[in-house]
Amino acid sequence: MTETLSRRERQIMDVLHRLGKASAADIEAELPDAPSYSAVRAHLRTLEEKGHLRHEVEQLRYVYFPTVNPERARKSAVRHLVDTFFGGSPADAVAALIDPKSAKLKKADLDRLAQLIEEARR
Amino acid sequence: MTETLSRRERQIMDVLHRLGKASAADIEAELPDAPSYSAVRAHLRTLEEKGHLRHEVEQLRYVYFPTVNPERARKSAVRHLVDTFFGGSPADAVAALIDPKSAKLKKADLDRLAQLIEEARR
DNA sequence: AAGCATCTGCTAGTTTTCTAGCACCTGCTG
DNA sequence: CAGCAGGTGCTAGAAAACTAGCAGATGCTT
Repeated sequence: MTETLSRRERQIMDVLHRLGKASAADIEAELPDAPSYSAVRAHLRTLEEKGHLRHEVEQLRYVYFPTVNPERARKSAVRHLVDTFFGGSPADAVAALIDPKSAKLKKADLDRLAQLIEEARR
Repeated sequence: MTETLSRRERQIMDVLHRLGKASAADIEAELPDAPSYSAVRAHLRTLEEKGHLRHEVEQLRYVYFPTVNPERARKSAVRHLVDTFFGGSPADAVAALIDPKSAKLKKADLDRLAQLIEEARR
């Protein structure tokens, strides 16, 4: 599996991670600066060749989804973000996420998080 | 400022965000699959042209750093991650970060976070 | 069956990214 | 001062990414 993705390929994989699975048309619709349908299909094919995604036939069309375990991909992305922007400190990242100035967390969310932290303390 | 970065350019910007500032040699050393020094310099020049970074002369060499406010860049990266991998829910992202199975947060960290959440509740 | 809509495989061409290496400059050292 | 070490600007070429559009298949409608 080739490690490095091009800009477009990265975008496509992001969409796929967001949606879970999607057809070529779905992906085209989600892409930031929409390229041609044809181009999207070509990228999907090379991504499949590289092993980043695969497809199944679903009602006559191809539906694509990432090969890697979603949780695994998530972890890797999180780690990269934490390393790049938070000096490797997950705690700092959390602090930024719950900062009332940026994200508005609902009371229910805060309750839940408080409880999770409580559990982690043991 | 051109929005889309190439793979290498993205890598370089990531290194720069991580280090704060760096010389061309520093960056080359940090880059995953080290390209030539010359190539790195060329990328730095185009990135500067595009407005993503600038340089100052420091003891005879160029030292580069991102133009955008670090905090701003961080926020944008966090939002993107949350959108792609956590369905737009910061709370879910936090939950993943404090999950004892992945990150090992120190007691002091947990205390601090508990307090932040407490404050956010009001 | 013929026409239409929608999908896929593929190929060829353009554009962008990526790279190496040359020419030049500056400070340092023998 | 001659030579070296380490820095920069620049250019041309290779490599990769990106794209358009054709040909063929399939199902649906008239």
